[in-house]
Amino acid sequence: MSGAETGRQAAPAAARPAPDGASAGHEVLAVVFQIRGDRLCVLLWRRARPPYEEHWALPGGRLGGAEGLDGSIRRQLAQKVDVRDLAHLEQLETRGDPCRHPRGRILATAYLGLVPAGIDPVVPEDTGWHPAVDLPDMGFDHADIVHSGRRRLRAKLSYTNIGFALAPPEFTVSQLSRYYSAALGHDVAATNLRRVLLRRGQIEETGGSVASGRSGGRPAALFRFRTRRLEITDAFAVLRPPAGS
Amino acid sequence: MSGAETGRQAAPAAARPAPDGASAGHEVLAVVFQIRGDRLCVLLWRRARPPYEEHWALPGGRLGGAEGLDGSIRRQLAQKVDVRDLAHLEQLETRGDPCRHPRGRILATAYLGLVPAGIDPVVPEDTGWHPAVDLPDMGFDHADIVHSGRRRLRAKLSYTNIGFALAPPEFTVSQLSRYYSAALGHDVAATNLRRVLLRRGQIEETGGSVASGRSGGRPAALFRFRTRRLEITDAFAVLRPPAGS
DNA sequence: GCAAAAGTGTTGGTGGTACACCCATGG
DNA sequence: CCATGGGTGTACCACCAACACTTTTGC
Repeated sequence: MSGAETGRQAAPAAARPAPDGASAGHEVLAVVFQIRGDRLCVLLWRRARPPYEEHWALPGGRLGGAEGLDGSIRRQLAQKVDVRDLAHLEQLETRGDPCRHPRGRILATAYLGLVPAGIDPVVPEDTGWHPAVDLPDMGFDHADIVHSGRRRLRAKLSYTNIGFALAPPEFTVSQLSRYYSAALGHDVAATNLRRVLLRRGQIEETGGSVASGRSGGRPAALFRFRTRRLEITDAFAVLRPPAGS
Repeated sequence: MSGAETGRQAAPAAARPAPDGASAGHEVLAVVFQIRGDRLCVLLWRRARPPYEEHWALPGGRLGGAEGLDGSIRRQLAQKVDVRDLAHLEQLETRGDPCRHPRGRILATAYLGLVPAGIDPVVPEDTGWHPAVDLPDMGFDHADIVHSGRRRLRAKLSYTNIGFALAPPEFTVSQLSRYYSAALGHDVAATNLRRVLLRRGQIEETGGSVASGRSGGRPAALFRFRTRRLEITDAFAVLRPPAGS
């Protein structure tokens, strides 16, 4: 391996970086979110040794020699924190600041992963869920990466059906509105959320319903997402192609 | 400047760090777009040797040991293709398929760069602009990456002010509508584009105007973008916070 | 005056929030 | 029958596409 096709270079002197100290290492990280108790939480583990001893960090690790980036983060989440129930996974960004890791030059490609509400994966002792709005002390640039993940999730909730990855297979509209509230960080009225998602064809009634609680109230209808694959449901409001095309 | 690619020399043991055989190399690429002659074009260079001899490729190259990703692609564009007038640059995606490069495992982080219309950077002999809708034979996964870039640009034209990076400092609305048409791939009516961008506060009149051509017509007013930094001008139509907050 | 290109006014549709109101259930 | 929560109907508004119309120029 390690062919090293150097691309082209103009100014020999400058272009010839250090004896190719180039990428000495590459790691893959994941921002894994789940709604727990009406709050958006992220999965973190606590570092037991330096650097950043006692700080919290994103799950992930070194990229293996023969695996792709997606495969690598899936493997590491399964092996290290026993998370196998990702309903959605997408690449977030790659950080390459030479100083981001005190041990030397390590690039990191971060992913956004979503676990549906309601399930409770068994995670190791040193691993836990933390509210995304109230992060503990975190090492490296990981807190920044969590914020990127939140922004991405917020945006996609608005124009895709990504809600399927936050909600369990069946849910009532009022439950769903709580998931949206938690992820978006502001109130979402159930009454309108129902109409928006129905109009867009994102959700449909299952036919079932849920008995009312002891305090009464009309039984709630159950819904499900029509598909569990990411789709863009709201092409941008503006600048779409003219009708006749 | 910068002629052909100078010898590739297999990176010595230096590139051999990762204990687990992890990342042997990392390159940085750029999809640089410019509107030329009412078409969206991308900057490519023609490979003189294998792999993919005679095919076209995205500009870029190995990441230097002491530079960040952004810095690296800026440096390489400046040195290798003499492009220094990027009005916008953002990270696109990172590809890590172990087989994407026949010479071995090389990760690639791709950027999207935009050069305003009207300027004509001097580029090397083997480098040229190609219509993005009619790409020549391209090596590696570079054609895919160009498509990612187009999708990203199209989306951002709809909800940000990224048009500032396609247009020259001053322009008429009808010119601007041609830039938008080229980048979006469909007609954009000048009459409505003007209103949309004015309402959103993206553009403003400079006061100047352009004399009409020999065929007559009312002189066109000149406009400029109010800012040349990326801003989201159209928060998603849906699911915004309630009014009272 | 006539053609050409820029710019304005207006209409109609879509898709959203807000809020009043009706429905089904438990006590 | 009342409180509680689910569900529907409707008013209103922002935003945009389409198109007719007006303005300003060259010839």
